[in-house]
Amino acid sequence: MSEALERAVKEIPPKSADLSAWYTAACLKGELVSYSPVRGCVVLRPYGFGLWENLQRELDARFKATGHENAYFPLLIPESLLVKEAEHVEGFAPEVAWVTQGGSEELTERLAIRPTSEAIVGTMYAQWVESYRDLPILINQWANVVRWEKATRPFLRTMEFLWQEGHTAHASAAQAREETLKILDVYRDFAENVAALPVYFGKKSAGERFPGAAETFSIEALMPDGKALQSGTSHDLGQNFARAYDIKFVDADRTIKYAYTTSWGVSWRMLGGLIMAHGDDRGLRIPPKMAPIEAVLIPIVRSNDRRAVEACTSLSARLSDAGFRVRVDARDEQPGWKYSEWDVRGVPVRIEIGPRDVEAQTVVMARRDRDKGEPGQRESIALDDVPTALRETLADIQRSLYAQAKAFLEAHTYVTTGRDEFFDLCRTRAGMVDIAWCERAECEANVKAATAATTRVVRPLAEIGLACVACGEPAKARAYFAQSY
RNA sequence: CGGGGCGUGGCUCAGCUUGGUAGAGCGCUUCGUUCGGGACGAAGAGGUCGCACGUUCAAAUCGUGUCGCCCCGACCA
Repeated sequence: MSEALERAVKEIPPKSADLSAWYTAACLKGELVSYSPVRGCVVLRPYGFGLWENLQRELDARFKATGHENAYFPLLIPESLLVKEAEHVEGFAPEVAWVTQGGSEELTERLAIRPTSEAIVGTMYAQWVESYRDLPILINQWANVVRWEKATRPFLRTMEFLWQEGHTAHASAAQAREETLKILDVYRDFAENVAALPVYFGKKSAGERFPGAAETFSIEALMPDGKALQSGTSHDLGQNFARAYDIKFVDADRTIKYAYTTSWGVSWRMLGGLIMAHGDDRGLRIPPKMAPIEAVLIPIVRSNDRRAVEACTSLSARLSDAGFRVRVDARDEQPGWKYSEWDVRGVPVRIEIGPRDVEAQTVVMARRDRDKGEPGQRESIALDDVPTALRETLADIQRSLYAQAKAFLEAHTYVTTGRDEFFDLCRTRAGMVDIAWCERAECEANVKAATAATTRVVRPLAEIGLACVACGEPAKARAYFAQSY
């Protein structure tokens, strides 16, 4: 390795040595985000926003396909509205930012910058709903929210973040529960099939529940350091918010009822999960379906021969027409320099065209998911075959990244019946620890105090008569325990 | 919010102990030669040392405060 390359590579510390340092460097060097002058707030740069746009496109299509529409509600929420649901306000109080002044005037009522929008949405739904015929309301909003966080990291936890929040209202508990689970499955599908993140999914314990919810469900991914990342949540709010915000309707049986509402969200935190799960020592590895640039075309020119630039430009046009997201990198830099830079940025496929290729009507296609020198990492293919080969290669990279993450999740999931082993696994961040559990808040608190791990999701118990692995009381469910982000 | 670390050209850092008015490498600009895994030559530009106050004839350097970033913990959906 040349001296210059060694130096460049050191800009990103090895992922295995220090995941935190690697993660921050990968986000910054990959040009996804920049720190801003505002504490805890990052600038999402064009490449990072491209990732977000792909998340939006894929999720939005799934929301539309399940009958939802987009709308937009105000950023500012009057305090009097926010405080209507007691548990909700109590849960969010420590992290709400307030507007207390407009221009030079002190406000008579302070305005919360939304930490989430149940309050304002609920208030509006109360106005819109009169009859069971007005239900369900199925609305999603793409928005920013602010939560006054004490410690922040790009994507994983920022004071202001982008997300989508769905808010629905239904005429029956069954319909609300069905909606909650339907969205959970949309999230699972997106995480696994688009972000290439295998997840565990299920109900949250009472202690991990969204403030004010009747039941919370989530998808949980596993990061390389053995910590879980809650990547999407879907809440069955029961009638709690309908009561607080007075969302009532006359049902078919002519009685007045409170609606059943749900809310659900995925934020740019999912991008953090994708970055951490798939990246390697060279930097990012973006799953093709999420990649702002699926393939970068790099011409190799000679001072007396610039035909490669032409070849790249015309191939790029063909690929764009065929629906691929491609870019030509014709900057005046060494090819090797460009390879490294696009490696850092995680572009799934690189297409090199040099004078030899121009003569032979071929290209060299290199894939980011394999290491340098690994079989199939870099292959020469006929120019005419590029669209087909690219489509297949992208699909294969998508599969391969998912398979690697899936193998990691499975290798770091432990089913145990031994109390000591359970505590050790939790304490050492071994991964997802699957036990029969009593579902008692006190038990979860004890485990947390001893190991820093909490339940991630809880599923029904198949067998009967089991004891809780953590405390010995009768088990009522199976639960994955892990430390979490 | 507690413990620890760090803020010096765009980046990585040296200089601080023992105050004397700022350096290196990379990057950047221009021109030329190059180009199949981070090229080379020549000539240039760029920093009131995070910010504020204090001590001093004199502060990147000493003191206090403050803002921000990183790590660990607590808290957090």
